[in-house]
Amino acid sequence: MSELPKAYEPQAVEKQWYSAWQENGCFHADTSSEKEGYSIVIPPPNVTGILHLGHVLNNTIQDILARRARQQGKEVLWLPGTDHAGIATQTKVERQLREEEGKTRRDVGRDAFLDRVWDWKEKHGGIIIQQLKRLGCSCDWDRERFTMDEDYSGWVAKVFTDLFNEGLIYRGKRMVNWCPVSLTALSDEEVIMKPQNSKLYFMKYELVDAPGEFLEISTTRPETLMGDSAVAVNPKDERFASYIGRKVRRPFPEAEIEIIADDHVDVEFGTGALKITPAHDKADFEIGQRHGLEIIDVIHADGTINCPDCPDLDGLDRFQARRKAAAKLEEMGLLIRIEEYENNVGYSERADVPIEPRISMQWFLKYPCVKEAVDAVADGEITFRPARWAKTYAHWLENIQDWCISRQLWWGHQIPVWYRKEKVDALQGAESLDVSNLEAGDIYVSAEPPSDPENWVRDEDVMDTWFSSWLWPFATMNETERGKFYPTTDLVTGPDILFFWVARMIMAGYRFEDELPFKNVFFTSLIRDSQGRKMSKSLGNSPDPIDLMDEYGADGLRFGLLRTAPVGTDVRFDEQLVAEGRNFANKLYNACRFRQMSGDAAEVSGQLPVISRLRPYHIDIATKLDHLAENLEKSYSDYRFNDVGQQLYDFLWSEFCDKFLEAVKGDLRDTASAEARETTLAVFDAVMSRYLQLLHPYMPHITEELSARMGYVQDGAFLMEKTYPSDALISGEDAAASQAEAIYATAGRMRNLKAEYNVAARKDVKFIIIKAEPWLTAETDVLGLLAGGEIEILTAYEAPKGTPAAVTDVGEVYLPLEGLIDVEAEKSRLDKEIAKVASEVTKCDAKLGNAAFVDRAPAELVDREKARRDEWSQKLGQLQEMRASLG
RNA sequence: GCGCGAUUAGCUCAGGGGUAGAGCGCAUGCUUCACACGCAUGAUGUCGCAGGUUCAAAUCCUGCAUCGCGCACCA
Repeated sequence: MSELPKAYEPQAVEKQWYSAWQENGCFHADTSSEKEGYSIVIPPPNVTGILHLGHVLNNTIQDILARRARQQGKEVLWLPGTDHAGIATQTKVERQLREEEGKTRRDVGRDAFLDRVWDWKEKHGGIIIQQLKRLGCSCDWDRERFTMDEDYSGWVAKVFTDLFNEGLIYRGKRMVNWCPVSLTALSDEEVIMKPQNSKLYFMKYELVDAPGEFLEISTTRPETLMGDSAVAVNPKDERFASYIGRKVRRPFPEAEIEIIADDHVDVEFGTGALKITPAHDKADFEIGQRHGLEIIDVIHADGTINCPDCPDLDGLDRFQARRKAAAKLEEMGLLIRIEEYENNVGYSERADVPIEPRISMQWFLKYPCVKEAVDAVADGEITFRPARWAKTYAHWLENIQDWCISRQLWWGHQIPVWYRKEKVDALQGAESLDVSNLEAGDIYVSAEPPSDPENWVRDEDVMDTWFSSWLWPFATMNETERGKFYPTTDLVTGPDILFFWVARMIMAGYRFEDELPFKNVFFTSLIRDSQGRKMSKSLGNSPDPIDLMDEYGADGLRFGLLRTAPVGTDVRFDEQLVAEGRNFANKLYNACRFRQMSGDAAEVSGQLPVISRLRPYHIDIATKLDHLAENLEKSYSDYRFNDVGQQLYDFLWSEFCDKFLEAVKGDLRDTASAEARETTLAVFDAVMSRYLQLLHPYMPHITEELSARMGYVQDGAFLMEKTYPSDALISGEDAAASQAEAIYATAGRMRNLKAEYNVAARKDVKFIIIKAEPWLTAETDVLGLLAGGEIEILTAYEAPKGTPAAVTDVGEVYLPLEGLIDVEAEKSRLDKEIAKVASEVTKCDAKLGNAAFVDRAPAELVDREKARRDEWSQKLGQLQEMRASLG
């Protein structure tokens, strides 16, 4: 046992223990272990990512689960890794290339560009991993994976091939969500609807067969007018019945387009007439399909206008073109008016620009094992917490759309499809190659490249990053590892990726491993700032967790965040929480420092001394420690991490320090007997050594540090590897424990008295207790809790008139104060107290006088009410007696 | 539009048919020999609104309001 430094300095301590754990293989999972397996796969952060508070919350929870599982004697695998994050990573490297060399990726070419991304990944990619280590995450770093590792890539290609052969993956020309900045298709999940303050343009098209007569149309997108191939009205709309089948004149480029009838058109909206642009709107596309309309593409991939017939618009950005088109209409006298209008516009999640619906050739997946995935959660084979997410999950799966899995990027898993060279050459590129029309010999789909590569051209696209992520729970493991650790036990993730990731993993698990990928899913809260706003870079309201750890320690950050993180609702983050975590660590540290300053125990056995040597305080704290362990068990089983944190906090601060330590302080003074000292130290050690274990998952570093310094863990051993004892520390001593409670309550009343008479700071006051409980023998018992003074226990006492007094759980307490006694003040104080107690008695009486209550409420409840009434009225009697003695 | 949350002390949040809780903040007093990242004491609430069920509702039910989220969308 070495001496503790004066103040707790987490930074050095945390670093040192983390290294020690790593060097000693504490995080390593042994596949040949006899122990029961427990596993978590980390939600792989983007390889380009840096740690934010969401990661802190999420990974701390995983670490807590992992460390607790180890304490329960399980063999734990927490499998870490990172995600290649296609668009995000490629964008970063492209930006660097542009800024430093003024080049685009096409300037350097595909292979050279990919080399640069790999270089970039090697150089900057590990930041978040280092940050997770700083946080104390007990991941098995020997097994760190990356979604573009060779083995992992093999899985991705194999899965693609299997699903292709099964007919679930197909290529086709479809309306997709196109990001004009990233220049790639996106899945529906990557589109975020945002309300916009837009304008609704009312314009008119002239009827071809009736010059001077117009059809009024409303639109938010006049810039797509050149792509209109019809105007639609609702067939039930009487206003337009006579228009159907006639033609109107599209103003530019001038053309005659038909007025068609389609149910899709909302009679109520705008003018009731809808311009149809099949190339640039999903609904219009469908209408176009129904009516066999021409598809006129007037927008380039980058969002600029593609319309050589309108030179003044051609090449303009789509938003510039919108204003220009409106101006043109106005010039032509065809613009009626413009209204302010709020609508929802889909934005690219990554580039944060409006999506352009665009027809292009893409690969799609019809999801496998949808039914199994729905059933797994519905039947409770997979448990969601909070459970309500199950509904959202089921709803999504029941309305599931095919997944656009191809991306027009370079960084990612390239589609393992090759086309016969002649076919591609004939079409001048594979882009428009219709796979469904290819002969079997003209397409090659395999995880292995063709043996005669010179005859083939590979599909240029890569797959959506999530098409690799969805394999994460099993593609990260080899066969032996899967044997021991698959399916995994818990998955901890944010509800924002329920569709992106969780649902897809479940389907992939069933399809490729014939089994669910995890048994429990815990959805973490979303962290907001103290004003309830989302954390975002642009708002600058997202504190850097590393700064917080520098200031408060990783343990402080973990504990502060977890203690108040509610389950199922958003968390409002305030740095004050982290400060509280740091303060808590300091409190714990000082409690241990205090004990250490009081000398060594003969031997740290972790066991309590024999019962006969224990005083109520000892028994009480040991009992409470056992209760704490039980209650934590309950809270953990419900994944109520905030509850666990709060209980750990209350035990140490309120029960252990405020009550127990204050009560037994006297035992540790030089004046105390050797036996008293030894007993108290032994109790301290027995309780604290277990408490440190209970706290360990939340504050791994400080608990490991203190356990070592206090001698609770032998040299060379680690707290994190110790199994929590299965036996209780103490049992069947509830009576003694409640005596301690009574004394604490009494001491509280006595402090009240001192405070009320402004003698709180004085140490020379003397209390007198009469009618004491028979077990209250040692009058010094209460003293430590009073910070000085003297106590005398008498069987009878004639208090001077006006002596401050109170009725407590152990008897009547008097505070004789020479020269301070004011009879009138005491009378009024007692009157106030009497009124309070009397009102309690009245309340009880009223309740007991209510026949309905007595007859119908459970007997147990009525008895409790009676006991309460008796207690209060006894108190009332005593108080009235005291009051009477004052005259 | 459909669905899901939230609404409790000044703030952040627990709780949950039977005496309203914590931390912070606030007020007052403490350089008490572990800790001022501390100790003690104290003040503070029509538990969003309106109905209903019940002996009893902050808690359960039904509406409503406000805030937030998800899904679907009318150009």
